[in-house]
Amino acid sequence: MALSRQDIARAGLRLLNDVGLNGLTLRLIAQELGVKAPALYWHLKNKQELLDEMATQMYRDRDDLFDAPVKGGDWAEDLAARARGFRRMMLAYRDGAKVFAGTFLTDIVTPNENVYKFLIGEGFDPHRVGRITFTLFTYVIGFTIEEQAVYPRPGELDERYRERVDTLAERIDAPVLAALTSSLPVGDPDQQFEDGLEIVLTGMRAWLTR
Amino acid sequence: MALSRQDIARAGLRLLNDVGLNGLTLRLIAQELGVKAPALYWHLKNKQELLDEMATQMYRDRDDLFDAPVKGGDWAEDLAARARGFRRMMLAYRDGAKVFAGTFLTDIVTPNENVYKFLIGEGFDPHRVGRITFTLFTYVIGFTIEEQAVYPRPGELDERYRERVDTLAERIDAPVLAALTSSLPVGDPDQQFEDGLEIVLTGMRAWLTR
DNA sequence: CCCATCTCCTTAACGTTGTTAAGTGGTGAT
DNA sequence: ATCACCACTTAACAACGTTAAGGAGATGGG
Repeated sequence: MALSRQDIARAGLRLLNDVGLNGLTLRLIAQELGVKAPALYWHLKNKQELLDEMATQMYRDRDDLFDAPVKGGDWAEDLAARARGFRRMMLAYRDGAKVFAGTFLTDIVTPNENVYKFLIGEGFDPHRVGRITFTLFTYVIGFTIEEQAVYPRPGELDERYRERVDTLAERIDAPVLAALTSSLPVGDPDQQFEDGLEIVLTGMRAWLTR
Repeated sequence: MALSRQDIARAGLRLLNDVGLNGLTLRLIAQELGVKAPALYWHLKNKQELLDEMATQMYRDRDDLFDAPVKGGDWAEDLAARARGFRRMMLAYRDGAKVFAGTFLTDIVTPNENVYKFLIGEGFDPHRVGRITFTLFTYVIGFTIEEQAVYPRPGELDERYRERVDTLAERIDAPVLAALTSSLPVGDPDQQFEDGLEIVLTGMRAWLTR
């Protein structure tokens, strides 16, 4: 049976956790698929197209993100749930946020179409609806990129951050140091994400209903 | 005169606008410095260290980000100004946000030390101070990464986005389409950034003073 | 003044990478 | 039986990051 773009993308995602983005080569993916590297060029124009396809596939596999919000529910809480799912999606793969950030999704427009419809149906200004979702989206991307920089794999803290915080502890007063460590996702990333999420959501509520 | 790490980093940044992150090779940087590629390994352990140094240098060149907030001023507006400066810093280089995101700053701890001191001096909880600055920081990173994906160079829109929006225009109702285009930084990125900034700042004020 | 040492760079080379060119076997239609 | 098309292979390329070995020039102690 012939390969499909989705087969290739899935193989890439499967390997990502083992080798990371830097170690992900076309030859390795080809091997995983029982095929030689140039075969991939029958299906893809170049490696960038593979990365685009991988990002798209990440999205496709999380079909909960495409669901329509439940009528009568709290729309902000619905958006929060999507933001959590979006972060989980990226965290599921090593360098997931880097793969995702700035890639061009090949055939998915946006998983948010149903969200837009719902919020517009609630009477909100379409323009503002777009803005708040983009703001939320960028927050999650930014957070997760930094998170995965500090924790290349879940639970595995990059040593350099620990060392640096230790070095700083000698030079800086305790309160400033507390602020500083709270400004890296080093302690409790989940809680840190929730705090930022609450901040953004609060601003969104105010800005949307204004 | 012998090279320094900063010379190399600056040469890298200078070339970035011409060739982009993918085109940035050690041989090219060496050539720019009138030197052969292996010479760089006297100063750097590997290419990642070069990228770290470049990100650090970007920061160093924007010394306004290190200033202490003016006493008696509006701290939120001060943070907003820093956020704008931070975005400008990354926009000043092609792929600037990608270079910056997730790299390990070599010798700069944080340009925010003075901000922490100030806000703590104002009586805010150090822990919460750290959280709000990190949230703001991640928003700016996420936004700028997406912005530079859509506009690889300032003002130069990646064609694919325009095509996609055109395709969608045929399928989707006007209001939903309006939300969708407002959820990409395609129209007026500066204004879009300001909107998101306002959203985050509003949430920050509420969350910090709570 | 000389020799040794250290600094900073060069030349040469290695294995790997993304990518292209050309060819090959199999399948299905005419 | 032949043709054409699909989906791959084999072979090769230039370019990349990186390492090993060596060499010119300054520095400094005896």
